[in-house]
Amino acid sequence: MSATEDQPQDVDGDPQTERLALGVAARLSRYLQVLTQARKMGKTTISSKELAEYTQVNSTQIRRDLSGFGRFGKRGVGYAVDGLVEAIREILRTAGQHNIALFGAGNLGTAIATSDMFADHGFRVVALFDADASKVGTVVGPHTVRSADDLEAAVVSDEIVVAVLAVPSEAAQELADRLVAAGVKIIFNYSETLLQVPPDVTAHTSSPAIDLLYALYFYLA
Amino acid sequence: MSATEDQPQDVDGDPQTERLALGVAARLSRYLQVLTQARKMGKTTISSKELAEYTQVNSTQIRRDLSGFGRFGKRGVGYAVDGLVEAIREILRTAGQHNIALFGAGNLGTAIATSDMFADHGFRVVALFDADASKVGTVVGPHTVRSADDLEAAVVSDEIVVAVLAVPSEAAQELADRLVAAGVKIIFNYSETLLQVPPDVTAHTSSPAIDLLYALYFYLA
DNA sequence: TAGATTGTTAATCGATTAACAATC
DNA sequence: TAGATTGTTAATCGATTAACAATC
Repeated sequence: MSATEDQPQDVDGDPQTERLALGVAARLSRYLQVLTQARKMGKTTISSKELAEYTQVNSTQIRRDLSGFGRFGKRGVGYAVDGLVEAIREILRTAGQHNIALFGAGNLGTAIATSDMFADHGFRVVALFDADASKVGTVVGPHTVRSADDLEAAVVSDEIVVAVLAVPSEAAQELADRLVAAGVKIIFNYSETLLQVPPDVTAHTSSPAIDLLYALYFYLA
Repeated sequence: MSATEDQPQDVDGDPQTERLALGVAARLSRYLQVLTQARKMGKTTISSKELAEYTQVNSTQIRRDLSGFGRFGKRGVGYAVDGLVEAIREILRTAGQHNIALFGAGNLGTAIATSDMFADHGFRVVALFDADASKVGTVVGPHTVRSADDLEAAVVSDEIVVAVLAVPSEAAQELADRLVAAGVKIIFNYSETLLQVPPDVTAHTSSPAIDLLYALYFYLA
């Protein structure tokens, strides 16, 4: 499956058939993060100026990004929070439920399994695995820990799209290989290992230290 | 402290006095992430092509980014991993130790406190706080949990630059306010709350679900 | 030497922003 | 109506990339 060749020809004015530029997709995701929180805080309306303050994105840029897909705002008022959340989900084509398999029932895995941070965005942890036999069968939040041996069967039966790895560095690559073989396309890696995956699989290695370094630069400079 | 006005005038060819563009600083940080892991795996030399595979950044871009600051590579060979790590640290002016205060001794806080993910990049967790009196005094990894009441004193005496929040959403904003008042300039927030901080403080709210959504888009589209 | 890879140019492409008419 | 904010244009600015000579 070649990501570039399979695309239909660019059709101006029909964003449904076009793949968003990296930057646009990244910014729309950020807007969604802020909008979701704003909604929780009871806000029903938000202006591009307010969005700009929270996202560090220029307000013109925000209006421009949105107006490429429709007329979502009301002049003099702003954007309806609920409506904009739905609109962006449509644009990103990520409305609906997406199932996650979580690997590792240690401190980090437990923190993830018992948090609701994914739920707000349509993700659901449907299976929690651990390689340690003594942990298999124990209960962590709403989950009963399963053996990592069951991984291949679970990916198919639970329609798993995303795998989240909260395992020791040494275990990450082998797990990634098995997940790729089983058909998982997105791997979110919380270990430090740089994963090697085929081009059609996305592996994201989280690195809070690097994010901090980046923030630190702008403080020190 | 105005971030824009205080800058010296641009002096071409003297990057020491210039603030890096956002994109350059972000990419240099990514290179550092890969280089650090490459070094751990025993690699002594790396080409721009290899770096490109791991960072998803075009190899020409990488050479261009680096050559703006010096002649770090050897034609026909590549870059010395050790040398490049040091060079980038110099460019980012983030060499040396930076002290972190960690808040929250729950599952996430414990995971962070017992991991060495920060150590590789010169960060050191020097204090672990929790608001729960029953946790104060208990030992978590190399740390004894301290009362959050001690925060202000610790920021000064431990020379804390960065605060990492692994606390419930409800507690995040109040903690942030106290940290700002105490002089902390960078807050790394693992709760879902959007923090309100003054312009001279950087607040980064981690959102794995949003990162996943972004990755999902490019898989679905 | 032959092969590989850097450093750098020059051209292109897309992102960013100020400004303002439209309109709620 | 008066004030506010969107949607959109037009101009600028910076990021990206192909290509290749220099050189290890």
